[in-house]
Amino acid sequence: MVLQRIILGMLAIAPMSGYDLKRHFDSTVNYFWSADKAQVYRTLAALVTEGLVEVRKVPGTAGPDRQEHHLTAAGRARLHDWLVSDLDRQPERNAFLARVFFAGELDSEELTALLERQREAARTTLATLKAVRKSTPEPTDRAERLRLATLDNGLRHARAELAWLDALEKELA
Amino acid sequence: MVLQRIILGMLAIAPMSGYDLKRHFDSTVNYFWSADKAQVYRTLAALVTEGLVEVRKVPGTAGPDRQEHHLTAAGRARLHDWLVSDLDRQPERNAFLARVFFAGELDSEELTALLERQREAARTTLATLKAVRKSTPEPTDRAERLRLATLDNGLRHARAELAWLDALEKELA
DNA sequence: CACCACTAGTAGACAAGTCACCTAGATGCA
DNA sequence: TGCATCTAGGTGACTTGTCTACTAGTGGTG
Repeated sequence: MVLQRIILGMLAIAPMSGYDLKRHFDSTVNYFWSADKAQVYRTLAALVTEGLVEVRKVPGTAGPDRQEHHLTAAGRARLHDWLVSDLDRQPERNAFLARVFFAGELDSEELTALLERQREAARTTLATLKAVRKSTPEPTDRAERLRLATLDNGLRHARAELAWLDALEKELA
Repeated sequence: MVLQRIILGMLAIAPMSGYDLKRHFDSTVNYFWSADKAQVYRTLAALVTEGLVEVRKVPGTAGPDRQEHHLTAAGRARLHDWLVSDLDRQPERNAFLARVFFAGELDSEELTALLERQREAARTTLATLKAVRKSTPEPTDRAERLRLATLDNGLRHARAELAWLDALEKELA
């Protein structure tokens, strides 16, 4: 599945421990993928038994020993296969839109509150992404430009969401 | 979880069989939620044991008997609770952005092909949503306006995706 | 009349993801 | 010295979601 490929991708950028990976899932790639700790470690184990990843024990700098995971040639090939394969069409899942779809059950104040909470969420996303982009150094190669581009994608969708909320509230007024 | 609430919401609009629900998941609400047949039937069963939904056997018009599921008062209350509760913050999951993030592994042609496939997908979504909106009659009350608004949300995001692709391709050129 | 498509519902196995809990080393601080 | 916190790596139980296959009634077509 996708999580496996993402882990291969992260290890292609740099060797990492499960702990490192988890931190990346909670920060850098968080706006397009997240993963539970347990799942990360189990997926890593599966990748090792598949021979796509190799482990090297290294002494911990501040704490216990780390199990540094390195991508093997087979792992890099598998990553490439995924990148050029047909798009994984994942089912659209938007719980907020589901609420709006059934929001006829709500009175005006409740509806306004619902939309307002979504506006807040979108504003927060927008602010977070803007902050991340500002703190990111100018990209020097294509790989970095592409990673930055995923941020811009998030920004555009956040703005689209806010614009939609504006239009909807105007329409309902 | 969310699927339960969505089913409650659909039954609030009209009583339905599991089969009807599945068809709705494959058509009307498909652009923001989907569900497996097995999951629909099992969730319905759980809702019945919870007393949120009642079953009435009705003779099938064209085929076997149907089990028409009706929302109970408790079910409607549960639906309302969900609609006014804090937003279910679901983890962002975008497999395509994940690919772009790691697309430094690709050569120029492969990258172009990846972006082109996404453009195709976005264009298809846009066309589908436009078609649905055209075939939908003008909303007469607020509930209908809200259901239509979820379509507009999809349209805006599809357009945002296309605009982002344009900008990215220009930047990479 | 055999077959197919559509309607309607069910069961089992499995994959993916979440939650709670656990061990253990290193560091800092009260 | 005790305790909290961060680093590091797990395990087990559970929920959610997917895939495959099955029964069975109805209606149409070759």
